[in-house]
Amino acid sequence: MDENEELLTFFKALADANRLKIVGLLARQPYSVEQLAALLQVGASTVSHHLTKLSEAGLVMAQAHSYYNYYHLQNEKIQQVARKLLDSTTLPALSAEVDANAFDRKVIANYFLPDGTLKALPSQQKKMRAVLRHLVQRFEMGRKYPEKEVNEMFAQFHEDTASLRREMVGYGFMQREGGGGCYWRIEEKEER
Amino acid sequence: MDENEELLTFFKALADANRLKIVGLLARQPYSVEQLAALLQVGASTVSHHLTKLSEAGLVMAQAHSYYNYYHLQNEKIQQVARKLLDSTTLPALSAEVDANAFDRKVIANYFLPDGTLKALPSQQKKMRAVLRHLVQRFEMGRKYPEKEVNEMFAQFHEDTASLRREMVGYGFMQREGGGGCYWRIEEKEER
DNA sequence: AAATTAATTTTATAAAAATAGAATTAAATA
DNA sequence: TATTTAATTCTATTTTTATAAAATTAATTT
Repeated sequence: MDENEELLTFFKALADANRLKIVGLLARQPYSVEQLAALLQVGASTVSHHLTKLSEAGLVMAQAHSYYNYYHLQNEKIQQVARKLLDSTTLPALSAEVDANAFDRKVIANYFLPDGTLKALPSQQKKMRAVLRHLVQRFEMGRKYPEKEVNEMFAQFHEDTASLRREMVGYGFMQREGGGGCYWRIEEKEER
Repeated sequence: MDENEELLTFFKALADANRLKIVGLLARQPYSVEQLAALLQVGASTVSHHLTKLSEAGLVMAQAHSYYNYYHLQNEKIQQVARKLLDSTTLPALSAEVDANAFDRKVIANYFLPDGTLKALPSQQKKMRAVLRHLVQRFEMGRKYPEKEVNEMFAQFHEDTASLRREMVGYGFMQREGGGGCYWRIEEKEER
């Protein structure tokens, strides 16, 4: 079970009113299934089901005693997760599996025609940024391109090459030198 | 929203894989609904629904920006709950509504003076019931008590022995026989 | 003003989870 | 050994929740 799954299991285990009550009761003392069922006014099989979920999350442990099963709260587990939530690296890690480029792909699919040309220049910033990020990959890092060459590259995608040149610089994907000078690609500064 | 309900809302808000991912993403930077939908590969209306749940739990906040809604993570809320989980009084409190005797104990603590006598007879039924339940334990089950003996017992606690006798019968803790006859304790019919 | 866009709300459906009765298992005692 | 008891597992049902399409709202741009 990976980290995220573990947290999800933990939250799911506690995301039920009766299970929260069970945790509350077990925080005071151990109880048998039968006792819990009487206290919560639900069936024993239902309590058993809840205890299974809590158990899978590591929140309770059963201790057999003749044919009773006394359940104990695993307080350490709760504290462990609470401390994890206070750790600033935990939450950002939850997004690790998310495909960071999904948004860009969607924008690109929307703005490029099947023949590979640009339908239009996006008016919205975050979409323009996605398009520029895509186009700028045609330029090698660390090489200078004369304006003429830049124009020829952009002309393959859209007639308004002047705007593309300007936006590339404006959004911080490229830099330019001098008046009619040359352009070069630079590292994108985080922002998205 | 009481304490328990608040915790339940919190756990329910985080008990979903996509919502955990949203929290993870927002822990890095704010995102619009549209961006989150693209990143998670689900519909915008679905994301909106998730954000409503997170919002109700106080975990995110929207910041309108033209017609975009940028959602921000409310990290303080998460930390606040995490700290609450580390507090040893939080979990036992979750069972407050359940513990059938907690109410009785509180009433008894309120109505009995340190010397063991009754401050007054409660006017509210459920408080009276708790007091009577406590007092009736002085009588053995299955034994008959003449009225004189009953009075002497009650007089230790309160001068109004007549009311106590009457209520014991009225609430179904005891039964009486004949005119000036005798009393005996009976099983309390579940009600609490 | 008309058209576009993002977000939400509404509505409907599909999926997941809670519940309890019945059947089963395991342990205790008569 | 047979019976009782507590717990679990199985099965069926109800309730809750996630999902998205369609309709609506609100703000922007043309």
